[in-house]
Amino acid sequence: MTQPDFAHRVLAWYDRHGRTQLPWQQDPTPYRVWVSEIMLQQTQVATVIPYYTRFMQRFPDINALANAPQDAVLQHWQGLGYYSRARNLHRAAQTIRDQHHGVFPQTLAAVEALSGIGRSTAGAILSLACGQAHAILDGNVKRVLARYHAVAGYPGQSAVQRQLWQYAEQHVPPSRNAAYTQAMMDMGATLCTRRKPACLLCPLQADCTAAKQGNPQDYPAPKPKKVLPEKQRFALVLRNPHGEIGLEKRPPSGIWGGLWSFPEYADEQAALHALHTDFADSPAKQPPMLKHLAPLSHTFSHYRLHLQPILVDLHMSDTRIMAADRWLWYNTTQAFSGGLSSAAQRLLKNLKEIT
DNA sequence: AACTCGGGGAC
DNA sequence: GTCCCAGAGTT
Repeated sequence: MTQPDFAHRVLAWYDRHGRTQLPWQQDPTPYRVWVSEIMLQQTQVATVIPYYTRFMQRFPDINALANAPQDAVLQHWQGLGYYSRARNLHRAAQTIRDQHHGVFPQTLAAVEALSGIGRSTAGAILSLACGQAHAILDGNVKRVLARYHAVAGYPGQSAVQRQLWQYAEQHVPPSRNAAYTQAMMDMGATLCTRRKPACLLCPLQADCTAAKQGNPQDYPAPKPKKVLPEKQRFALVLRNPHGEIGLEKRPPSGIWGGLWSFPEYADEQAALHALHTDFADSPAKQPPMLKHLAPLSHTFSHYRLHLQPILVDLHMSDTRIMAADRWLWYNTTQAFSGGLSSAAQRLLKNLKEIT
């Protein structure tokens, strides 16, 4: 589809289905559009409307906002969250008062220079309020474009972001830009929704790559799970001549708090040191038998644990294992009465299989 | 309980 | 440049 066709279809859809009754669309001055855009960055339209109405009553123009105490501004933001945006809004109003004679600037660069306004919000304000031909790239537009062009990858990645901006610029029509900008946001909000997009009602459906592939819901790619930190730990699996296994009660807080598990160490050296000092008698005369067992991996919400178990066959059961409430010898032929860490459960199971 | 949203700030 | 965060709503 040629460039004008894309915008023409979007505009034709807007003329029939676009939103025209939103409060900031009545008398869309840069100030009114600006405030709405900042509120809409964090909150959906239905929630924003009452806040917007109250805000505009209290701060009807840039100077009213600039001259208000910050407390009053924050008070009118109470419940919207992201209070730094209210502070930025307030600061930008003062910048406009002090550096632009109280008149909202009309160039993209000057608007972008204001606190809390980036490339997309600047484009939106100048498009919606002034009819200038700028692209925007908010969450709604990202979704529409990522699907239409089947842009793979998470939009947080700079390369993906760059590609989306390029498409956004490419489709910008030379005229009716305000309607086009509003239409793209409306399409993203009402048709091209994150889940269950209404492709059958979409004016772009016939040429939308993702729709043609049948997988619009796969775009844009979700934020990648952050790579969890990996922790390597060593555990002593102590076995006495009766075949009983030494278990340690973990501290009440932290991972597996209060559960029984194998004594665990940051590295092998610490494990062996503990073995000699805490558990084995006369290591020099009769060193215990050591054997590395298959390592275990366990994923927690905030890290991945790789546990290297070291099986230790002690020559005597009377080790220096002390403090009965924190230590015990477990007879593995019996059911264990108490909480076992998942690591201990798996290790005991593995142990049964190899013996 | 996980995911989302544009811009700012730390690095 | 890149990563992480804010915070309430939505799913």
